[in-house]
Order: sequence, then C-alpha cells, then structure tokens
Amino acid sequence: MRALNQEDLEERKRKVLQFVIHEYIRTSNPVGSNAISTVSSLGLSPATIRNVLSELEREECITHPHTSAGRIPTDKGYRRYVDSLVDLQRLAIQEQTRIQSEYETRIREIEDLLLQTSKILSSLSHYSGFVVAPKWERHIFSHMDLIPVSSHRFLCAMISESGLAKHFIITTRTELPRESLRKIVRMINESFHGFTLQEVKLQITSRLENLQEEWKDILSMAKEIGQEIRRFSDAENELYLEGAGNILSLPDFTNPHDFQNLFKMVEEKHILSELVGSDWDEVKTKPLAKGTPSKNKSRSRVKVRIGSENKNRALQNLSVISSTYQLSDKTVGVLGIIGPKRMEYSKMISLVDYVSRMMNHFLSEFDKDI
Amino acid sequence: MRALNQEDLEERKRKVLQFVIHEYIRTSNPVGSNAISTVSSLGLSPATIRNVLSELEREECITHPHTSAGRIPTDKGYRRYVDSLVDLQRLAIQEQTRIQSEYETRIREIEDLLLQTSKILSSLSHYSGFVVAPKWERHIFSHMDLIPVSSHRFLCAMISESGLAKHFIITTRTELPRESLRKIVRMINESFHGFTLQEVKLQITSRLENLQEEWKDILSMAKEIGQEIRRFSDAENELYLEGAGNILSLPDFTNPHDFQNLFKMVEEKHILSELVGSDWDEVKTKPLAKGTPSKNKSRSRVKVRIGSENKNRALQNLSVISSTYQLSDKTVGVLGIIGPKRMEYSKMISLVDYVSRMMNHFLSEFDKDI
DNA sequence: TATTAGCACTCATTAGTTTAGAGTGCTAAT
DNA sequence: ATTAGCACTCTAAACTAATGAGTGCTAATA
Repeated sequence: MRALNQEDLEERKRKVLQFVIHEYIRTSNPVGSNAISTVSSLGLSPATIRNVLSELEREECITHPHTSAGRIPTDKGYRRYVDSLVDLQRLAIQEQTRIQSEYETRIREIEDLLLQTSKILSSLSHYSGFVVAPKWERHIFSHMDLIPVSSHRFLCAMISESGLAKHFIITTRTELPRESLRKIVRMINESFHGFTLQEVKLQITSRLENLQEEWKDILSMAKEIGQEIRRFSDAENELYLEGAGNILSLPDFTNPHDFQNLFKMVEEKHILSELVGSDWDEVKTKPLAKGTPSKNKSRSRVKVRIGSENKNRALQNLSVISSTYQLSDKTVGVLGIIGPKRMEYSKMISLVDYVSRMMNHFLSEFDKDI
Repeated sequence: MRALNQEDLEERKRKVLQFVIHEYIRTSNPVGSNAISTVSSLGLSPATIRNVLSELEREECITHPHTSAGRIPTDKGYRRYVDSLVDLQRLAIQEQTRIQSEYETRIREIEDLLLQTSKILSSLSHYSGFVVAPKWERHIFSHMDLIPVSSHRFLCAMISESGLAKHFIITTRTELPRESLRKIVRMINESFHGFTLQEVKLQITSRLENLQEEWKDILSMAKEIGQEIRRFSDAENELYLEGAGNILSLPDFTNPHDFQNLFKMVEEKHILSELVGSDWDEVKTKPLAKGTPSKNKSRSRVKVRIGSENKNRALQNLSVISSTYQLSDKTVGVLGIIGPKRMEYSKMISLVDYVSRMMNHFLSEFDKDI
C-alpha cells in the first residue's frame, strides 16, 4: 500500500466532512463512523473513519451530542462546507421555469414585485423568504406634490426619477392657504430636482430657513412641512417576509424558546431589516462554480450566514442566505431566505442567486418603462 | 336544617361554577371538591360539593381531563359564566389613568391612533390586542386627485369627508395628457361629491361609460382609471395586531399545533379580519352591571366569543373579546383582545369597553378637527 | 331529606430499574 | 497506515412500583 502524503489526508478529511454534512442534512440524525464506512464510497473501515472524525472534531468542525451518538456539524463545519465543499450548481431548469411562471401574475408596482418575490423565495425553498424594499434614500428626487385633505392636513407625494413613489399624510399646526402651498411646492420642486432623496432629507429644513427674506409670511409653515417630510424619510425600510411558519414545522425546532424568538422576529420585522443592513456595505461575493458560468455577466453576490454568525439572537439556530439587488446600477435592497442551519446550501444558494437576477431583470424593465 | 327549595339549589350550583372558574383561572389547575369545600365559604363538605359538581358535569358546564383530576370549565361553562356570573366592574382608576397616559404620545393620524390602541390593548391585557381599521366604504367621498408619477402611472388620492385618506398608485395602458387628466378628475369630483365611497366604487365604471358623447377621445383612459379605483376600493380592511407573542408564553399553550395556527393567523391577518366581520351586523350588547352606569350614555357593545364559538380554527382554544367603534355616528370598525379561554373576563371586558369608548372619543375629535 | 363520613377504585405522575444498541476510543495485530 | 477486537459510555425505551389526588357510591346521620 502506497504511502499517503499530507494532501491525500486533507482530501479524505474534506470528503468525510462533506459526507457527514450531506447525510445529516438528509436525515437530521447524527452520523456514525459505521454509516460513513458502509454508505460512502471511500472504502475505509469504520475504525479509520473514526480517526478522521476525531481529527475533524479537534478542528471544531463537528461534535457529538453525547458519547454514544454520531457526529453533527458545528457552525464552523458548515462554514467550511459552504466556503469550499459545497458543489454550486445552476438551478434546475424545471425550477427556473417554475419561478418564471410564478412571476407571470400581473405585477403593476414595485411593491407587487417585492411581495411576489418574497413569496417565490418562500415557496421554492420551503423556508422563509424575505425582501427588504429599495432603500429610499438612494433614489433621485424628481418631484413632489401636496394635496389638501383638510385645513391642517395634506397628502404629500414624493416621486423619484426611477418612478418610486412614497406618500404620507402630514399635519401642520398652522393653516395653509392654497396659494402659499403652491409656492412652497414649486420651490421644493425647483431646488431639489436632481438631488438624491437623502440630500433632500438632510437639507430640506435648512434650505427652507434660508429663504427668509422673500418668504417671511409662510416661513413657519414651510418649516413645518420640511420637518414632516424629514420625519417620513427617516422611516425604516419596509420588509416583506413570507413563510415564517414553514420554519416552525421543521424537525429541528422543538425548543419553545426558539418559537418565541421567531415570533418576535415576525412581529417586529425591523429586527431583520437591521440585520441585513450590513449587506449594503460589505459584500462578499461568492462566484458560482467554474464550468457553469452564469448567463448574466454580473457576479453573484450571495452571502451566507450560519447560526452564530448572525448577530441577532432570534437567528442563532438559523441560517440566512441573502443577495442584493440593483436599480439603475445602484444596490438598493436585499433579499434572501431564512432556514435551518441544516439545509441544502447548494440548492438554496442557487435559488437566491437566480431570484436576485430575476429581480434585477424586472427592476430594469420598470426603469425603462419610465 | 331547613329544606332547600329549587332556587337555593340553583344558587348553590351557580356559586360552585363560579368558584371553579375563578380558581381555574387563577391557578390553571383542575379544581377538586376538596379545594372548593375548604377554600370557598359555602360551608359544605367535599361529598356535597361532589354531588353539585357531577350535576354541573351532566349539564356540560365542566369536565375532568381524567378520572383522578379535578374539574375544568367547558366552553359552555365559560359562556354561562360570562352571561350571568361574571361581576362586571368599571375599570380600576389606576388602569384608566394608565390608558390615558399611553394615549398621550403624539397621535397625528387615524393610523397612529389605531396602532396605539392595539398596543394599549395588548400591553394592558398582557394578551394580544387588535384593531380593524375603519371600513372605507362607509365614508362619504369628498374629493380625489391624480398626481403623475410617470407617463403611465399616477398617484391617486381619495379623501373622505371625515378626513380619511386613501392613496395608491394606478397604472394605465394608454398615455394621459395633463389636460385630459384634469378633466377626468374634475368630472369625478363633481359627480360623486356627497356619495358614499361604496357608491363611488360601484358606480364609477358605469358613470364614466355614460359620458360617451362628449368624452369620446378620453373615454378609454377614464375607464381604465375607473377600473383601477374600483380595484383598490376592494382591498380588505387593514388590521392592527399586537402582542401575539404574549399568547405563546402562556402555560395554556403547549401543543405545537396551536403554535402553528397562531403563526398562520399573524402572517395572514385577513383571517382575523374576516372573523370579526360579523360584528358589524349582529351586535349583541352586554350592558355593564347595574349600579355602575358608565359616564358616557352610549351602551357598551362588548362581545365575547369563547373557544369553539369562534368559527376560525386558529381560535378554537382562544377567546376573543371585541367591541365596535364609531365615526360620525356610524360603526366603522372593531377592536378587542385575543387571549386564552382561561382569562379574567371581568377585567378584560371592562378593558375593551373602556378602550373602545376612548377610541370613540378620539375619533370624534378627529372629526371635529376637519 | 339533605348532608356527610367512609371506602374502594381509577388513573396520572414520578421515580427507579433494566435492557438493548449505537457509537466511541484505545490497543494490538496486520 | 489500516483495521479487527473489545471494553466502555451513554441514550432511549420499556417495564415496574409507589404515591396521591380525586372520584363515585353507599350507608350512616342530623
């Protein structure tokens, strides 16, 4: 028997870890040395496997719940698996067509698209799907208008160049004659055309103050309006979250404490919204496997967070697979799925990747449509 | 010992049932004959109590989970209790002030009021609070406007006389020049002023069609707009639901199946929205106990549904206490709490009653404000 | 005649015991 | 370097026994 060098040993270790993870994902039971020896095609005896396993355990990639149980992957093990062991594949054609057909319901608004996407993510993963709505502040201001509702209340509509519309009711303490209203609206529209909405938000109050001279009479009203616009621009990103119930029915979830955490997350969606916030800044790309280049030239931006890698307590026993989406070449939002750590990463990464590409596709159509 | 007549026996039965329910609510454990004999002030031996209990059991007001357990109330038992045994009281002053202080956060819009109310209901009951938003269709149409977003898209704002505003984006296939747009808006505003929004919804398409002669050029566009308005008027009532997580942590909830049902309810709020729909039509009033007349002259409209009295499956193990609220003297919405069957009905009924009065109070202020 | 004491009976709960089997780690043989 | 062999550990399941809370019935009682 020829001597094995270091590389071969590493290779074997990798294969064993991969097998453990695959088997654990499949059966949800700890995997023993016997099973690996018999079922895998490594051709090694249980005893040898045991040596490999104890080494993997020393490296904290696996543990066992108790002495007489098989091994299960740790978060670190999953991480290693996702980083280098998972075989990334293109999504099956059959699933691609399924997704495309799901998108065929009439989508009029961006909101419809976001909702439908989160539903698709949920129903194809059988886990929970989410979409964080486009980040309002990144858009370019086009125009706004105020419609009187009553003497002190107005419906304020703000439209971005990409066609996103935000609307909310504002209330003023002072009464506003129609003429002044029109003047204020015209002024805002003229001075902010072409600015980002973040700039509008930050500068609206100060701008309105600078016009003191000629606007003395309606200054205080303009100020009030500015404040209200600011207030609504600060609102957190909207989040679409579907299929959270799916996670409950998983065999991995038995602890009632986990239930409560999950519940909290659904009730206070902003928890999750904050959580994925970091995706905007630091985006670690995970290219698809060689030999399967994507149709679209752009790189996949799928990110995986496993269990304790999530900062949020409610997600300590879950994994989040997310990607970003763009509008007019700017990253404006995040979408993805939330599922058990014990999930088919290969398939799920492909799914999220594919759906995020579809989102980009549809969003660019919206963009063209303007 | 003097002979007891039928009435005295009935009275005793009532007292025993009341004691069982109170004790069960307090401890969440089945109540035995011994406990009743010792703790209650009836002065009867366990054996006598047992006779009463078995009679109550024959009447299906109580059961026991197994032979050697004490008694617990059935839905029928709770019903009897709520109908005639519960001591209705005014809410404690301390709680009244707590509620009033909770309402002191700045409430600008009806939406704020609804959200805040559902939070109050949740936090004071320690269960789940809900408010079904005002029924749009019952309001009187005041005016509407269309703001162009892009060539094919408009922000449509509809304002009711009571100041409720509804706004949504509509998309048309054909392009609309500004002039035609203004014409259509003027026409709608003139012809529907004073109508209910339901009438607007039902008649808008047919009205637009009747104007054929003079409007030939913009008829198809007007039609499209009419259809879109119709579509958005059909949208279901919005629902505010807070504190559903509170229910999970109750000792009454152990069955994972119940968890799932509850989850479903939170995810698909319209389930609940449908559920309380019946409150608009058939309202069974439950006046407060004599001797404690309410400050406000109007009758309390609190309704209690216990366990299986709820049609919805998700609520089979829960009780719903609800009341309606008015705007301009019309019943436009429902609010209440959802909790375990095993809850302090007296307190909760008072709470819902009081909060619904507060809602009416604030809403009438909104109304005046217009 | 209504009430109650007495008693046999039921059944959930808990603890204790045993057994089976899955899986490990170590050692010595190959 | 690999593996067979074996003692060891620990869980899960199944069985047993003891406890005790609560009932329903009957006969005695005020």
